[in-house]
Amino acid sequence: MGQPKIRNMEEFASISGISRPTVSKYFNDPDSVRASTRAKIEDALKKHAYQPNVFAMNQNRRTTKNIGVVVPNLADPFFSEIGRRVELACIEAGYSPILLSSHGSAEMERDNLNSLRALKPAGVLLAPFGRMSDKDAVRDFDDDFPLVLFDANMSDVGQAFVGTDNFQSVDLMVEYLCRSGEAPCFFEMKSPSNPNANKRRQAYVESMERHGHVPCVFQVDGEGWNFEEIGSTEGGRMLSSKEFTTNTILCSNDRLAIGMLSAAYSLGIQVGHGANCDLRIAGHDDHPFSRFTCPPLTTIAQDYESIANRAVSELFGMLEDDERLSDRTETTFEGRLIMRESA
Amino acid sequence: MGQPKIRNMEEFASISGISRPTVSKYFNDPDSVRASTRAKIEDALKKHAYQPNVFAMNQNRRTTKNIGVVVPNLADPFFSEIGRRVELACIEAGYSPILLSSHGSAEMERDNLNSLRALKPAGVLLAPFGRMSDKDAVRDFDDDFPLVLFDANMSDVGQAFVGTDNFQSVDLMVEYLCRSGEAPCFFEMKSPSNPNANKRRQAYVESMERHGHVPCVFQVDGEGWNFEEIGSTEGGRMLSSKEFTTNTILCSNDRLAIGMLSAAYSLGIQVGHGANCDLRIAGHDDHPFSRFTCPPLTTIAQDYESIANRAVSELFGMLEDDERLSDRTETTFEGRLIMRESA
DNA sequence: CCAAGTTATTTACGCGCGCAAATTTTTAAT
DNA sequence: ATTAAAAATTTGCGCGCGTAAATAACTTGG
Repeated sequence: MGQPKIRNMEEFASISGISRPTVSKYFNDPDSVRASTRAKIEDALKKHAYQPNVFAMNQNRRTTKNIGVVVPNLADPFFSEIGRRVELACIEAGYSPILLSSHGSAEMERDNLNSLRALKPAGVLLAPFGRMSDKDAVRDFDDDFPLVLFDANMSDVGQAFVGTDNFQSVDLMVEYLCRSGEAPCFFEMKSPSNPNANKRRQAYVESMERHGHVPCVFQVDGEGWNFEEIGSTEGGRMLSSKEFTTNTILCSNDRLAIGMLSAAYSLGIQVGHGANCDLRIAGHDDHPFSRFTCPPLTTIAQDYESIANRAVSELFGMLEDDERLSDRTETTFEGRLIMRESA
Repeated sequence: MGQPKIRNMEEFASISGISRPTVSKYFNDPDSVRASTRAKIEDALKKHAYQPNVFAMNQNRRTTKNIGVVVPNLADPFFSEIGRRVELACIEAGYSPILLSSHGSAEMERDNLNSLRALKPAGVLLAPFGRMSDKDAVRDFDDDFPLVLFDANMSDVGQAFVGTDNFQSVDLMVEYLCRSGEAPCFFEMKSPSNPNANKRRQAYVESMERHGHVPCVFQVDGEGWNFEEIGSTEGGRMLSSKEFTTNTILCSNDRLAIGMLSAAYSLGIQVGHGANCDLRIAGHDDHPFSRFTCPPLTTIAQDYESIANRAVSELFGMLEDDERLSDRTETTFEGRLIMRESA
């Protein structure tokens, strides 16, 4: 790191003994220049630690190296975890991820997409709200930028979707529960905006029928993202009034289950698969906290790593192919059954 | 929104009947132009929905409207929550926050600060790791940009610090615990990198002595950010071998407490302040999940809102005053005691 | 050693705006 | 109405780089 700081690419080019346009080419793709000149540039780089001005770079580029990553709510550990992995995968590929949370609001999802426009992103990875999303806004965005959806699907939007195979994962759970005790009922919010919730209910129903049981779905009121709260108050209410028809409850997601476990505890209901237990509760997602609930929660682990990596590679695939010749692809990964004490 | 899209400020200026430099001035500060011309511009804005090119704007500006927000780990709900509030406060003030998580790694904290340099931020809000932080890197950054620390303090770094008054909050908890049962011992990790942890221990010791009790600190091994895991395994080990000298444990933070609650549950230890309870456990931070632990966790609520708002206003204060004439300020907010069932 | 192909350089232009100084217009005060 | 102050405009320059076309230098194989 030499003291005399380089002010612009012109200066750096003359120092490294290479012309400026060639240096420019190098920064856009190091492999696009001859090995000997690449060495020269990198030598100079070690001595002077120059890096091109981001703003000037992006001003005249058709497309930048920015990748937008939009998730519904970073306060939800699921999204903070998958967001993290997506971020790292982008950095690894030489891109600049910009992680935006919509903070649980579909309007902010739309705002986030609009702000991203100003950054001329090379592409965007979006975990949409689903039904709540401003579909027109998402579709418009899809028209203007390479877009890959993950976690939640929206029909005919985005060049690809990557998520979890809810039918496989729920079936796995239903089969386990049926095999090890009473057949489960299904507990969820009344009007889930998340498409995964709908798929999970549907998967539950089909799986139950396939196993020769009568499906039984309980839906409770509740708005917003306070799933634990809803699971606790509504689930608790139903527990105390003994509305559940079986001793086994499959919750649509872990956060509902966590709330319900809390309610069961305060009601003195013994939860677990043990002999002296009254109730079994299972969830879905392998929330980071599900290991530490009382009792620890039996659940389905989504394959975060694969989902994140595939979503990123799908996006980069279409960036290289330039044209959108390929059809829309949908990729789902299997969930793993995580057996703990709660069911 | 007229169909003929505006390509640049020149075009937009001629349409609105105002000169380009004036329009430029408007976008930098709408209040800096006459009301009549402001009206003209905003009329034209409604019809044509032009917005200036971000990259061109920032290229020649001495300082941009970007605000860097760096937190140690977005996977920790505390930081995702306070990060969210800081973000919103910045947007409200007309700035563009850029939220970066260091994913639990001090190297990435340094990398994040370095990437921020390229964005010429008007200022940066940093929740540092503390002891683990690359102090030189932070200090260098402090020399080059307006910097406000929050959550964790570092001596003589940043123009301001905003956080929680651990001495007040811990004293509040110690007093409550002493008043309502046995005096607490203190449970924490052996080498906490977070400066708050050290203050809390110190505050515990002082508070105990003030109340005429002998302080008793238990420190356990453990690295990284898996606090629940550490609380569960190490805390559980100590519980089962009956190493604790009192029936009341004050954990350095909620995440440790959550882990310990999980361990206590699996050991069949009845936690709570009730008559038939064996153990009281208290935490600190009012983690979003502490309401749903079994039993619900008695803890200290940090004043997220005030901390976030003050941190932002401290930063904007120094942005306006231009020069750093004012001395370094340290602001702490009081914690609130949240009494639940665990203690 | 020469021709063909590849890679680098030169040249030249423009992106969209910030910014400063000089000039004009508007507003406020006397 | 006159004058001073404030606001807007004009003029003009430059930021740091992308990009394209023409040219020059270099590689490779026969």
